[in-house]
Order: sequence, then structure tokens, then C-alpha cells
Amino acid sequence: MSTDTTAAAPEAIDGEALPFRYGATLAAAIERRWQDRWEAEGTFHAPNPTGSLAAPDEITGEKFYLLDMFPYPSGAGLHVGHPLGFIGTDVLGRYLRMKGRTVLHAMGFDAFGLPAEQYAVQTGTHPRKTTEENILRYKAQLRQLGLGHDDRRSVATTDVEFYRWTQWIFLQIYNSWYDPARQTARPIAELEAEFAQDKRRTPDGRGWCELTSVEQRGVVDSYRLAYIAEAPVNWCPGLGTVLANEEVTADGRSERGNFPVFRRNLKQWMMRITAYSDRLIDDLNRLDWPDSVKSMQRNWIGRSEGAQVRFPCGEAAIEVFTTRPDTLFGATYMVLAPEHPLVDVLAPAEWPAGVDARWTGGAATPREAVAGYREAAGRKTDLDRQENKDKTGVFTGAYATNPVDGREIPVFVADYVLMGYGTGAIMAVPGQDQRDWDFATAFGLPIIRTVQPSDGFEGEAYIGEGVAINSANADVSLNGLGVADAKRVITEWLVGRGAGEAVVQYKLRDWLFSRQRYWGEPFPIVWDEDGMPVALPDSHLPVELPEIDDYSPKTYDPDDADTEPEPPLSRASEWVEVELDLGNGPRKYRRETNTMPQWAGSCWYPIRYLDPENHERFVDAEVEKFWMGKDPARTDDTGGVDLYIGGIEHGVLHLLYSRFWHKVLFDLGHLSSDEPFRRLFNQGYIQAYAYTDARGVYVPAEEVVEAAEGGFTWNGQPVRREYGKMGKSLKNVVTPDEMCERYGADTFRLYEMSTGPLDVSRPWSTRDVVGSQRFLQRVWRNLVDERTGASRVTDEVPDDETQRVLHRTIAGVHGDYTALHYNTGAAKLIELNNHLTKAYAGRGVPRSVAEPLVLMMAPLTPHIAEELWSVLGHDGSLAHGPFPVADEKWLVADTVEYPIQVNGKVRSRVTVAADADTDAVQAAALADEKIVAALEGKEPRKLIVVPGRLVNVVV
RNA sequence: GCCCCCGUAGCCCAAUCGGCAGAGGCAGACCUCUUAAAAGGGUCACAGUGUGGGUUCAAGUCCCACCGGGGGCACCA
Repeated sequence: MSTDTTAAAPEAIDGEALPFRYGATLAAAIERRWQDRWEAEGTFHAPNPTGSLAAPDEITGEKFYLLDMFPYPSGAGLHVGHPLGFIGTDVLGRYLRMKGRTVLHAMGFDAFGLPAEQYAVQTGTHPRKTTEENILRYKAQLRQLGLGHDDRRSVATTDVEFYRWTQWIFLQIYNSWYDPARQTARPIAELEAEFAQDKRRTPDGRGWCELTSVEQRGVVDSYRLAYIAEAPVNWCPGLGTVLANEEVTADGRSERGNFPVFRRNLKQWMMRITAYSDRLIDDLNRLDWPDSVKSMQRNWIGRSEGAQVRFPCGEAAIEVFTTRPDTLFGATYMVLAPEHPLVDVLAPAEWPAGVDARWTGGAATPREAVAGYREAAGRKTDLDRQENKDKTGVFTGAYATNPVDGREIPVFVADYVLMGYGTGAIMAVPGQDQRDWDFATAFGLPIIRTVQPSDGFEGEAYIGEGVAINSANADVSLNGLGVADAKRVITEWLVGRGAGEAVVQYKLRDWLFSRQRYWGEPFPIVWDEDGMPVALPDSHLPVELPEIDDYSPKTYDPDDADTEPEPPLSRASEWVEVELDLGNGPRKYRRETNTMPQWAGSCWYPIRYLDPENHERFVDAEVEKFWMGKDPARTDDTGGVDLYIGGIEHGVLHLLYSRFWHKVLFDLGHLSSDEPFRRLFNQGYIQAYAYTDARGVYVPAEEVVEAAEGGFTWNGQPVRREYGKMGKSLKNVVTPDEMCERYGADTFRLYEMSTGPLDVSRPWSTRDVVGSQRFLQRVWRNLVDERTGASRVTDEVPDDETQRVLHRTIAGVHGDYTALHYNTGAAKLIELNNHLTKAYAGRGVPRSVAEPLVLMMAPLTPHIAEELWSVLGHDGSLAHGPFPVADEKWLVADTVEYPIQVNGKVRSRVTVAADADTDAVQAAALADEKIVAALEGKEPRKLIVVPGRLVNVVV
């Protein structure tokens, strides 16, 4: 390779006298040249073991799969906060590559999504056009940062070749069912075979052959992992689409757009993620993830163990779920959710004699009371229900029988019980549940304590640990047992009586998977003349999005709950109505007109990076095993990406969905890893100050100055400072483009990595960037003649002190890079350079120190390091090493200075040989005259010698 | 209300198993190079670790309570 690597003479901006001073101009020339060269030489191409990207000879060292959460290419472009994680991963990737590891690092785009579609609706521009322009802009912005990505592996979820495989994965899921006995997904054909051979009973007990083919298909469809269900979903008229639970905020609004969301029963595609609840929760223990994300997922899945108990009630029985079956003897009433189907059935025509006036809601009959209450509850939004925690309800007029003691207890309807959790009915135990206590107090219901509160307990409901009391019948007694034992005993008793069983409940619901949008993956599904869904065979993939004129779903008044979703694709009638031969002759079908949610593509993109050009499979099995396979050297390894870095905002949605898909594909034998991300790391955010004037209007943050007496001013007028996001409307956006122009990419990278450890959020401060620039300039000046651009290094043998500083730096930098503590790594490099500046002022730095310094800088500031490396006479790139190795002999000092403490206060210091043993150190300490004086002849009570650290004399 | 994380110099951040509170940067003061300018060179100062207790020979680090900031969950039975 004959690329010219001498420093180009820059335009005279840095001054005639010093044409080779390192500044923005010179940096720009160096950076552009090295970026071109890396691209031309394919420096960051990662070798696959086989397939189109195969280069088995280039595989050296252990592989490492490094991954960033890929960005959505928005029209606004990147601001300086976005690349923080990207630079962080790049530094690690470059370091590991220099150490000889085979590193895969690529960057793609999560390119389906609402903004491009909304822009299309407004302007008529095809979302593909907007999306592709934005991707090009992002790529240019990322390229100028010098990120070492394998550009051959850059995929976008909107690429037809990509979403063809998203559709293929959907079909894999659709064509599977979950076998709870084997705890695994299995092909649907195996289920059909079980039915056909009568090894499995049909839901209504008829023989398989007695069912019509449509009935048979209906039965099979009800087992699929992707299925159609008429279910209560989150309908958002303002957006014209339904949303997943995860996309709705706690106050019942859409995460995007903040529109009201209503619960509606609609037919939608669902994914049976609940089948994986246990594995998703249990396998968290096998992952190297932050505790915060693990606990968020545990919380979201919400597993609770308890018992399902039946309370007889007239002809019917009310089923309740409880985590506290030990408190059954304290159940003094029951509550049904307003939507509970038994509410209508139970209410008798007349109130029982002597009914408490508080219970009737003023109604003449129970049916009237219940109907009125139900209607009122139905009008309340979820938000109203949550905000108003005063307990309301009415008596149904019916009584149920407590199965443990035969007591008749009243049944209420109240909206503090939710239909969506458990069975939608509870047994109320006011003695041990504060909500029930509040209700019981309001309605004059009895309270029985069945757990002995701890001494001095002064609260109302007691939820703590304690022994059971008041809990015995003729058959069984819990009295004296602790909570756990009592639960076990009573559950066994219930099971024995056929009154209940031990069950596990989850908060997790199935994943609503269809959206009424244009810019998403079409489903590979058609509907036949029987109105049944039919999966398209693989040979019909991809199902491409049709061209249409109007990209918008029908949207409505955001508050109008009584509207129906109407997807934009439903208007593409030529595309929707098709005649296909799916193996039984040409027939007419209607295409599914919903599209997949944005999460679909992000569920599996890391897998496609591995083998982006494979047209036969979504990934080659050997390639997947190489990059993501389980490591037999680790116990119970999950396999997966070696390090995944991204923001914590994806803690539940993306990370839960992709784990689910990954596990299905693993179960079906398509993947060898059973988790997608072995290690997860949440980077912090770059935040920014914004300033408002007296009217509360944002002023350009760039132009605000700090007043001498404190406070801030803009154009002389005082402004108020606030801290938070960077955004156009806040007038505080700083872009990487600006930083590259003013300082160069290396300075920008170094600045972002220096301001703190990667997981810490920190404020952006443009004026601090100059510090990083100065460091690079000083290194440059130490090694390069600013007048001629020639090397200044010498062949001098460095002095011992310099050797020690160098090797201490090498040892430290290894640890810092590995731990993603780039701020301390950078500090050590600055320290080393500061030492060189002093020690070799005016005469050039020894080559044996200069070279390791340059190599160690390379992960953080790759362009200037490459340039210096070539100025020092090396032809090739340093991207693949070597990386300096510390020499032990320079890590140990000859002598150690020990501080001597008397009673914990430093009184003196002694210097002893580094290999002096404890006794010698002790002797030296006690012989020190200041210590002798401090002791005043007293005998030390205790002597602590911490080797290499200090001596403490206790008197 | 419950759970998790974080409080070190004017600011961003270091500090290994508990072992001398300071590595680095910004801003500041002073000196200096330069015709001049500063993104030139150099020197210096600045906190006892949010507050109050405790454990220890020794606490920024461990324990308890409180205060402040950030995040998650929230009538989940």
C-alpha cells in the first residue's frame, strides 16, 4: 500500500511559522486521510469462519462481538450526546483489536418508525426516501468520528432483504406452539400430529375427525405463538393505531404523542411471550447485566406465587388468586372487579333483609346497584381509577362461603380490584392488607387478624412476618406457624379438599404485535375465503410494502373511544386482493393489512450483522455459533453478544422482546445461543444546560455568559438556567459536526471519554473541550517538529524514572480500558506526556517511550495515533496492534516511603527498601526521631504495618 | 407509598481488599514566550468527602437514621 502518510502542509491558518502545529486544520486533513485509508484497506472488516465474508486465516485470538443499540435515523441528525456510547464501544473494540482479538463491530439502523411516516403524511414524500436520506446523513456523521465499524455489515430494518427475514422469523413463531411439559417451543406440525393421533384432547372433547377442517384450524391456531385474538387492547384514536402495554404510560396515554388511550376489545395479532415468563425471569440470573435492568424486567414480568381458591357462591364459585393463602381465616368479604362476568349472575332481585345502608349505593335492588356502579366504573379512565384511591363499591346482594370455615361472607363489586390481574376477584383480608382495611373501614366490615403483629405495631393492616392466630377449623390449624409454613399447610389442605391449588401468576401480558401503520413490515399472512389466516410459504417472501398514495391510518378525535382502527394498507386494494396458489390450486385471498411494530426488526438485527449477505438463511449456523455460541469454558453460559451498550430506556421493551424471539429461535434449533446479550452495559447520557429569559423563552445557550457575581446573562439580561436534555426547542444543541470542525474528531472523542466513566451522565461543556485539544497538541509537539513535520524522537535510552512512569501507565491503561474507565486511562496518558514534557524539554523524546505512548492513545484518538505512528517510520496501520505490555521490573520501586501514623494521624515518613519485611519497616518506624518524640517514651499498645502502604502506631 | 442508584475543590471527575483525600481536565491567580493574539510555555492556590450517629488502630469506602438529586414500579391481591 503506497498511501502517502506524511503530514500534509495545512493552509496557513495555524501561522506561517508553525505549519505543522496540531490544530483543527491539521487534524481535519489527518482524519480524512486515515478514514479513507481504513475504508480502502478494509481495516475493520471482521472475518467470518465461512460464507461470503469468510476469511478464516484472519481469525486471531479470541473473538469478541461488540454491539451498540442501533439508532433510529431521525431527520434532526446527531447531537453530541448520541455518539457517547458509540465512541465508548469503539475505544474498547480498537483496544481489543490491537491486543490481537478478532472483533466484530458494526452499525445498522432501526429505520421503520413513526417520524418518517408522519413526515410522509404531511409532505407526500415516500418514507423510504426520507429514511434513506437520513441514513446517509447518519453514516456521514458517524464516519467522521472515526468509528471502526465493518461497513459491509451495516443493515437497516427497512431493507427488503432484511425484512424478508423478519417475516421469515414471524413465520417461525407463527408455525410454533409452546409445550409446557417440555418447556420449549415446538413446530406446530407436531401438535397437529398429536391431535390427529388422538394423543391430545380437543377443547370440547370431540374426536379430532369429528371437527370440520375450519374447526381443526381454529383449535391449532389457538396454540400458536403468534395468534389472532379478540382482546382488550390499547386503542389510541389520536394516533389511529393500537399500542402495546409497554407503549402506554402509567397515566393511560401514548408514549408517543401523549394521546389518550382506551381499552377496547379488538381483533389483533398477539405474540405469546407469556409462555416464556419463567424462562425470561429465571435466565436473568445467568446474564451479566446491570441490576437495575434485571429488576425492571423482573418487575415487569411480575411473577408471584400463591394459591387459587374457590369460594362457593350459590350455584357458582368465585375463583380468587392470593399470595397469602395463610390469611384465609381472616377473609371477611370478597370483591369482584366491575367487569367480572359473575357480577350479573350473582346479584339477586332483592336486597337481603337488614342490609347495611352503606352497602347499597342508594339503589333499590342489587341489580340496579351493580349496574349503576359498573357504568360509573366504565366511564372512569385508568387514570381516574389510579388517582382516586378512596375505596368505592357496592354489595352484590350475594354471599359466598369461606372454604376454610364455612362462614358466609358478602360479595362486593369494587373498582380497586382489576379485571386484568389474577382472576379479577379477591378474597379481602383487611387484617393483613391495607387496601382491604380501607374498604372494610369505609363499609363497616369485620376485621380479623390472623397474623400476630410484632410488638409495638401501631399500624392498621399488618403485612409483616409473624405467627398465625385465629386460624383453625376442625380439620386443620395454622396457629403458631410462620407465614411460609402456614401457606404451605393451608395450600395442601385446600388441594386435598379440591378447594384450590398452588398457582403462579404473572403481570406480563401477551405482546400486542399489530399496528395500523404503513411504514412497518407487512405480515406474511393472507386470509382465505373461510376467514382463516394462512401463512405464506417461505417461497413467497418477501412480502413487499405496496406503493400507496396516502400513508396515514385513519385518525380520529383523540378522545373518541368509539372508533375503529383502519390501517393504510387496507386501502391498497390491488395489493390486498390476491389470487395465489398455495399448494391447493389458485384461490382468492386477502392480505393482512396490519404491519409489525417497530420492535420487530430490533429483536434480531444483531444476528443479521453476523451474516448480512446470506440469501439462503437468516444466518449461517456456523457463523452464529462462532460469534454468539455458548462458551464451554464458562459455567451455564447463555452465549450471545459479548458486550451490548445502550441506554437504560430500553430496559424492558426492546430487551425483553428480543430475548423472547431469541429463545424461540433457540428452541426451534435455529440458534445455538439461548440469550441474545450475554453482557449489557448502560451508558450515561450527555445532558446540557438550557437558559430562559424573563418571559420564559429559551435563548441560545451558546451565547450565555456566566456573570462575575454568579448567575447567568444573555445579551446583558439575566437568564435562568435549567439542566436536562439537548434539543432544538431548548436552543442548546451542539453537534459532532461542529466539534469536528472546531477541534477535530480525535479531540471530540477524547473529550467525551475524559469527562467521566461511561456509565455516568454528565453535562456537556463546550469550553472544556480545549483541554483535550491541548493534550493532543502537546503530544504532537513532543514527537513532531512543528516547523517541518519531521519526527523529533531520539534513540536515547530513557532514564529509570521515565521507565517507571511508562510501565505504570501501560499497566494502568490496560485495566482502565478493559473496565471502560476511559477517563482514568486518558488521565494516565496525560500524566505520562506531562512527564515527558518535563524530562525531555527541548530535546525530543526517546523512541522507546514515544511508540508505546502513541499505541496507547490509538483507541481513544485513532487518527492522530496512526499519523504519529507513520511519522515514527511505520508503514502499516496500528489498528491491529501491537499494544504495549508492561515490564514487571519497572512496576516495582526500589524504595518505598511509608507514612508513619500515631493514633491514625501522620506524624512522620520513613523510606525503606521495597523488599523490606514487616519487622524492618516496624523497626525503621520506631527508630524515627519524630515518632520517638511523639511517643514520649510510652510503649506502643499496638503496631499495624500495612505492607507497601503505611505504619500506624497505637498508644 | 415501595424498590434501585448517586452526593468528593467554583465545575466535570480520581482515590485497589477500609490504609497519606488528588490522577487528569475546565475555570481562577501569578510568571513567561510572542510584533500581537491564544487553542503557546510554566508556577500556584483551592475540598476533608451532603448531615448526624456507629463499627475500627484507621472510614470517601462498611452499618444505621436523615437531607438532597436521578431512575423504575405503583390499588398486581
